[in-house]
Amino acid sequence: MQRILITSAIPYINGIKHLGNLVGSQLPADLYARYMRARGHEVMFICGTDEHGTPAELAAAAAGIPVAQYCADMWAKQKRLSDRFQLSFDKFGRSSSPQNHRLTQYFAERLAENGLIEEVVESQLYSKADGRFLPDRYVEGTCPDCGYDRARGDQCENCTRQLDPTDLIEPRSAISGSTDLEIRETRHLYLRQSALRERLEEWIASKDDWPILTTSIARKWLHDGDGLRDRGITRDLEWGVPVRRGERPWPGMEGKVFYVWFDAPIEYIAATKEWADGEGLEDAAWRSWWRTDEGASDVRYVQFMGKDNVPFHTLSFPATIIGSGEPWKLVDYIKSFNYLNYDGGQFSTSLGRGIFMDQALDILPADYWRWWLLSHAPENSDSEFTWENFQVSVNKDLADILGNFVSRVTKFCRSKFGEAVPGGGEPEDRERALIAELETRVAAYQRHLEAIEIRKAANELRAIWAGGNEYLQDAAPWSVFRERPERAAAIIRFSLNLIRLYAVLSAPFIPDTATKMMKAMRAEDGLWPKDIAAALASLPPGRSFTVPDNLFSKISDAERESWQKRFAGGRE
RNA sequence: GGGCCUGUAGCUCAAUCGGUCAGAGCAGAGCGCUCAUAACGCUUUGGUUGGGGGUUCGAGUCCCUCCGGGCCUACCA
Repeated sequence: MQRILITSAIPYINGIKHLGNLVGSQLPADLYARYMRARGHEVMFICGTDEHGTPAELAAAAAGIPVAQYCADMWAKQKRLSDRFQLSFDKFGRSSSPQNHRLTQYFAERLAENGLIEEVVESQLYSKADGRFLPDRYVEGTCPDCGYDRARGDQCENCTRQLDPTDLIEPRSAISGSTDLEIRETRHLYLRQSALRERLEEWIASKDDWPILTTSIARKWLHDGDGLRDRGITRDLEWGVPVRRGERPWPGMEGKVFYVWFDAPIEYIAATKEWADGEGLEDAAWRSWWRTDEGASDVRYVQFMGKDNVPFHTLSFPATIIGSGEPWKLVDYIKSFNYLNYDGGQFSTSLGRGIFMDQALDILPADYWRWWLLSHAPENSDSEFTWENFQVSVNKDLADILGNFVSRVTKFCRSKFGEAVPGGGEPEDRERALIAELETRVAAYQRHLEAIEIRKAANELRAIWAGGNEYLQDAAPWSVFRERPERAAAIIRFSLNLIRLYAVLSAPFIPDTATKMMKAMRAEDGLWPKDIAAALASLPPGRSFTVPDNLFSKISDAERESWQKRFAGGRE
């Protein structure tokens, strides 16, 4: 048995996440967590919300409620949706938690003591009307190059030129439109990542088994220009972790908070403490996952994230960990994902284009989405959701291959032998052949899941399901029954056992359906099969079962078309 | 501008270190079956691997170049 620590990138607090966000980190992380638990490993699976920063403050202001209240409400919504998607987090924490405040301040203190924090006075645009400093992209104006009048302070979207806010002609606040802007000096803390460059480079170089997407992004940042740059880790905001040096105030930093990207990854650790506190456990319980000197030396730590998160997880967060000078656990493997696009374009939260987690569950149960998203996970390049593709996958894989197999076996048994596992007959060559095939396939399935090759695992699982139909077609119990009813009984007993086996193997992908299948078979033993032959003899003759309702409904053309229209843009 | 990823059958994707005839699923065609959600099974059509050039006994894979798609580029997160 191994101890496996799994974190999914924590979604930003604003709004309901779309399916692209879901498949980019939380869902594959859940698949891996469920699989590893099923194999008997001890798993700690952590996620939460990333609550700080300018967008949260603005959204709360727009909604006319205090930002703390706004975040609490949004956290509850996101938590509820995670639960409904069966994301099996051990803790869905909050980066605004007191635990994270203390840990963030603690790490900052450690970094300062190790000479890795520098105070820098910089000039930034300040908006008097908004009463806040404006990040570059919150400044709008006319592009000096192309004359586009809605260029942002970081880049002109029209001509793609990189800009400085001061380049803009007639700059204005993107928040209020106010042109009453001035340049003010402000003092900030910088993390001296440049001082850690060699250690980070060496560490990244040692990770030769990481996805190329992960390491290439890290290397780019390490080598770009003069190499890894120092990074500001504080902001002039109200909402966030107040800048303190551990327990003590930090002179000159009054009224400032840490930058979200400094405190958000620390929340992985803090959420584990939130879990321990919630369970009434001692600190040793969470520290044994994170401190290699307190029990975490045997922990394997795997992170899941979208590609936009990679620099922070390969460089900034490790810089915090390494720079602390303490034996905190560094990540062992980073699985990163490309983007899922929606029907020829990007998912867009602002335009309401695409499908959001709440809407998805309004029209179909979680397993439909889990199966499609995981079997099409954007592992090697951006991938695309289309309704046609979704319809085909659901109807073919779930309804025809798996659902129909369960249906034909249970209904045939009910009509010929009644609703109990029939006795009589013995396994013959046909059964032994399927067992041999399954041994090969299950081994491949396990290999793919262990390597976090999600689409390959899904393909293998589909082939395992299809094997049941091939077997049944070939064994043809409906013909055999007339002459040799005991042989038909053996075939059906074997097939009922296949249903149970499929439930166990499929549970990481489609947990709700797996539970239905187990219940229908009245099977309690959900342990991962060690021996396929034994697993296929586990339902004893005489054990009653129920014929379940169809496991999956097909998506009709009419439904597909109406959903296609409904989600084309303009979220209601 | 710079960096990275990507282009394989109508569609979605495979193909270890460069090594048999580039493979699956879906869609299409044909046959079979009748237990089942008009479901299942078997057979089968379909590819100048984006274009061009090069290295090699051998290239989807390596190199150059052109064309297309995407991402990142450090003060959104």
